This record gives sequence, structure tokens and C-alpha cells, in this order.
Amino acid sequence: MNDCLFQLISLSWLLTSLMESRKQQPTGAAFLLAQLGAHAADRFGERIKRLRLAPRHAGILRIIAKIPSCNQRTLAKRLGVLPSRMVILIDELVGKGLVERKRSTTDRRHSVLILTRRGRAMLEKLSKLAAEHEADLCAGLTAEERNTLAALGRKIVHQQGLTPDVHPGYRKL
Amino acid sequence: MNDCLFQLISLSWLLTSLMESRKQQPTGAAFLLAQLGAHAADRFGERIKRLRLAPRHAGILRIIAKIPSCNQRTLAKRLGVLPSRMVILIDELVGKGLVERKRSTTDRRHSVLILTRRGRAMLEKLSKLAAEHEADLCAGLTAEERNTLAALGRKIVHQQGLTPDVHPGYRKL
DNA sequence: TATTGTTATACTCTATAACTATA
DNA sequence: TATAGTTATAGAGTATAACAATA
Repeated sequence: MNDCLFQLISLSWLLTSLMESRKQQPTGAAFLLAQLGAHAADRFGERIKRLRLAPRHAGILRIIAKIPSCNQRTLAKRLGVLPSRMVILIDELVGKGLVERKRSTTDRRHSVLILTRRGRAMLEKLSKLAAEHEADLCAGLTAEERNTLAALGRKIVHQQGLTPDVHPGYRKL
Repeated sequence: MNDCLFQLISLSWLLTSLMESRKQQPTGAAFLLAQLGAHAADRFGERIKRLRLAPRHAGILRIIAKIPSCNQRTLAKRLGVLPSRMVILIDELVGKGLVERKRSTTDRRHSVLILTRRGRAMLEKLSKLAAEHEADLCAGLTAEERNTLAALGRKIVHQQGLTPDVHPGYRKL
């Protein structure tokens, strides 16, 4: 078990403890979010193992597909990963034949990252698995409940200053 | 940034992508849960830094306080940590003067773990910070919305087979 | 001089196996 | 022999600094 999940579990325990010790209503929204977040990440990781892909690769493929003529520096900044780590991650994707580095002709310092045909096919498979993941995770909720949950979640995201497209909150770890 | 948070972010990106590409309603409940879970763990970690305590220590203190005459093996099993790792974690807490090992008189193989007075005081401080954490995280919601969110969260937890007191889902990482 | 990609390196966390002391 | 705790060690993931090529 990695440290982050352990952290989430610790958090869960502590918040449960808090609820008990203060005799409050057992809302525990923070606890539930931490627990479910860890669970969601865990299950997603398990799900994409069949593609022989680690979770960290998934987001990279997505961004390369979205940003045209994306270079490693841009990608690293976007994900909050160090450039030195980015090299290794891209190496792994290149090794799998999903991504190619192409030296920019205008500025030969840049490596333009492009998806191979296999990379695009992989992204399509990932998309299907993500849909399954979403469906499975929310299988216990009606469509209306799902919308309510999402609306409340977005409310917290907004109030906490989190923006889905940028994730600035995770950068300063 | 550690790999787990990166994983959560990757998941976020992917699910966002999915929503866009399939022109679905942007519910993205799984995305939101992963994002908020990572955010909650992050913020909690930041919050307890002032106590010079790492998040991984918090849950351990909690369990030692809850389970009487708890030994390391039990603790390790409960948290899903390897016994060898548990030794180091307990060493850290002993070094901070929060926990003491006491050889069991009935079976001298066991180390009974007990909180020191400083350990109990630390747990009380942690409890206060956890309360602040919960309040801050849900600051954007009314009391009723908080209850709704928690109810929906519990519904997922139940349907997914997660039990807050055991966390069996995280064990097999 | 500044920037992109890269390598080298150290540090932490995780995982496995082997050791000790008890039973 | 079996179990609790411990040690040693190898492997990942993360962070920092330094380097070569290019601008």
C-alpha cells in the first residue's frame, strides 16, 4: 500500500473518531470523500491493468492528445510533475509504442510529443474503461441522485478554489 | 507530488475527457470524488504539519487509543501495512514520545502499544484539527446539503462493499 | 545568458526474505 | 513448528542539482 492511500485511511479513522468523541451527527462528509476518492483511484488502477498501463500513463496520453505540439516541459508543468520525472514517464510510453518524440524544426530544443496510432487506440480503450468505472462506482445511485452528488461535489470544488482543468491545489506538494 | 495523487489527477483528466468526447451531461461523479478525495487528503496533511506529524501517524495514534492492548501485528493487519514497515512507523512515534512499547507479561513475544500522556494530548489536538478540516472542506454547503452529500456517499460506500471500520478494499494493493 | 531535455544522485516509501526470541 | 518483532536489502517513486545542446 502506498503512502497516499494510507494517508487517506488515517484520515478516515481520525474523522470517524472525531464524530464519535464529539457525539455529533455522523455526517463525516470529509471522511467519505477521502474514502471514496481513494477507492475510486484504486479501482480505476485495477481496471486499466488489463491494458498493461499504469494510472499515471493515462492522464499523460489524454493531455498529449488534447494539446497540439505539446512538449515535455509544458506537460510536466500541467501535471505538476518534475521535468526529470517526465523524461522517465515519456520513456515508458515511447517504450510501449504509444507516443513518439519529434524534434521541433523551429526550435530544436523542443521535443514535440505525438500519439502513435497505437496511442490513439489505447486512449479509446481507456475512454471505454473510464465509462465503465463511472457506471460501476455510481451503480447504487439513481440518475437523479448521481446528479445531486455531482452538483454538491462541484459546489465544494468551486468553493475550495479547485479548477478541474488546472488542478493548482496539487502542485505544491 | 506522489504517485497516488498523480493517479487521481490522471483519472480526473480522463473522465473529463470522456464526458467531453461522448457529449454526455457533465455529471462526472467519479471524477469529482477522486479530485475531492485527493484534495481532502492533501489539505489534511498540510493542516497537521504544524503538529510536526505526518498523516500516516495520525491513524496509528487513533487505533492505538481505540484498541486496548494493541500489538504491532494487529495494527499492521488493520491498516494493511507490512509488519516490517510498522516497526519503522512505531519507532517514529516512540521517538516523538507519543507511544511506548511494553512487553506483554503473558506472552513475551508481543509488544503492547500504549499512548503516553503526550500521545493522548496529541490525539486531542488532531481531533480539533480534523474538526476544522471537516468544517473548511464543507464550508460551501448548508447543513442540509452536507447531510445529503454524506447520505449519497454512504450509499456508494455500502453498494461498493466498503466498510469504514475495516477498509478491506485498500488491502490488496 | 536562458531554456529543453537529460543524467546522476540521494532520499523516502514499499516489498521480500531472513533472523531472534519467545511459545 | 509457529508466531511477534526486527533487521537487511532491493526496488519503486520523488526531489535536487548539474550537464549538453540549442537559442
